[in-house]
Amino acid sequence: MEKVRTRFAPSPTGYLHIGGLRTALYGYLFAKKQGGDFILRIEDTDTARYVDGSVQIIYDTMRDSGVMYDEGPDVGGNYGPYVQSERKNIYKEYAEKLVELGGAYYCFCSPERIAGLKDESGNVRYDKHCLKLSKEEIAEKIKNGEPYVIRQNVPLEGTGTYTDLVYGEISVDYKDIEDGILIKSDGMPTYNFANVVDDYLMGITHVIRGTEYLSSTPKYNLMYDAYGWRRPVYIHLPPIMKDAQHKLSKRNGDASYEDFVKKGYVKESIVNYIALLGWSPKSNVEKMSLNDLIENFSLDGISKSPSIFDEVKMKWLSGEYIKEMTFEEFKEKALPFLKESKVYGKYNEDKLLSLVKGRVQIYSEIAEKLDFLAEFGAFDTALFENQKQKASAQVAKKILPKIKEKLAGIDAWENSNLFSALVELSAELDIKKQAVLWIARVAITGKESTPGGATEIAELLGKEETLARLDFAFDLVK
RNA sequence: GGCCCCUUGGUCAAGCGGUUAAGACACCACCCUUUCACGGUGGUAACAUGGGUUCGAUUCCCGUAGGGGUCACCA
Repeated sequence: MEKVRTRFAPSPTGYLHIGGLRTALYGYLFAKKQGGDFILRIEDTDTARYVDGSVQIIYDTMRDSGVMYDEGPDVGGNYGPYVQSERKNIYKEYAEKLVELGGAYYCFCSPERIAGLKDESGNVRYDKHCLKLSKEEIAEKIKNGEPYVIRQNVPLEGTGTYTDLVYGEISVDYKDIEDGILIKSDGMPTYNFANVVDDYLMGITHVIRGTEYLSSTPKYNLMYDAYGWRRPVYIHLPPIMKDAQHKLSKRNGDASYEDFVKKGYVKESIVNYIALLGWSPKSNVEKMSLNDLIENFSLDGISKSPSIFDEVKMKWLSGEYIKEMTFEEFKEKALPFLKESKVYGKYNEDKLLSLVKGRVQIYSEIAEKLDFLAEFGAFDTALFENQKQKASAQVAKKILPKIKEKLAGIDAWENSNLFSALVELSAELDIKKQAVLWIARVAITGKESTPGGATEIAELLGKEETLARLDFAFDLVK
């Protein structure tokens, strides 16, 4: 059987957004599942939109996320060059060939004349004016240096039909397709042309891209047919939305892959999550490595309707990855984030990280969970209120001095000793131990929730600091 | 507006003529518990709408509504 070849063909206009990465991912998964090749091609035919540095971002993002290509500009391959601007001559040659085949023609119309072709709804539709030109007239005009474009010659009648592997049979009447420009007046091809020529020349068997091309695909097929090339198999993908109305895009300030990495998401969870947007596996398993995804990927799991990006669920997935990490792995990834915390350097970092592992979903939550160790001040005494544990500010006022007294007598300052001392105290006072511990913990942290219990934190803070904080808290409730 | 496509809980989604309409996130309750979290158990919550076809429609067909895409010398 013929080897499957898929491609991802972004244009270097700034960054690689989440939707683009998912398109790449599906192309990668599909190819790898079939033992095929995945190709990266840079579509930079629009020189005006080119953004410096964006090609590098594409390389970096794909490598970093694991969606790695077998062929591409920076890795080579037998079908290069993989950058469209370096293929200009190829397009010219094929465009001329298409003209000979009757699938395209030279057009010398001025932008002004074309603007005058507007219909009642303001849409411009070219009238095949230059199709009538004779060979001689064309040669003459070209010789005179008149600017021209090459347009596709779309039939006035008939219907283009193809079968998309996700959306099924799609039909578009040719009368609804205009004679689009294939070669611009600067000699560069448009996407509409370059994509067809390159996919053919690069041996692409399956074209995987967004639904924005669903209804323009018949015009590409017209070209394949004119050349006598076999059409590729089409797989169009539903969009990823920010909300029901808007697509996810950087223009709206939506985060990209690299932004999420910076925000502290576990990388694998980002890829895992976007794989699940628009596709679902046969089983109910959701946490999947890249290899799991390859193994489970299949086209019939792709949905037709758009899906809304839910950062909350991605965060949950990220948390799942953190839970399953070894401590060493977690430490390596988390350390840069811990360093941004106010507590960094003040306590044993292993101690801090073990406290926090299993309690955070993304690395950036580490700092906020730990800051109370370094920052302590006035807090709302309502925090002492806990109906279930029968704790309150009143009770706190009563027992805080006793807690301090009890703890002040301890020299071997470690969790278990502190704990038994407080349990002992609760018995003496005839108060639930949970209440004593709750009050002690709130008193020395000023927070409703902390990554650890009262005595655990007290041990970390040390005797002096703990007693000082107890005094401070007592002043607060007095 | 023309054309193409889509429509199951708040979100992601199973389903592909007969189901108590899965599962996950989120949310709520309870249990566990040295707080929080974790974990466990349970719960609230959905087939856009109107017609057909059929013994029977979430599932098939048509209309309506809503949404997306596309109509560039952008991809």
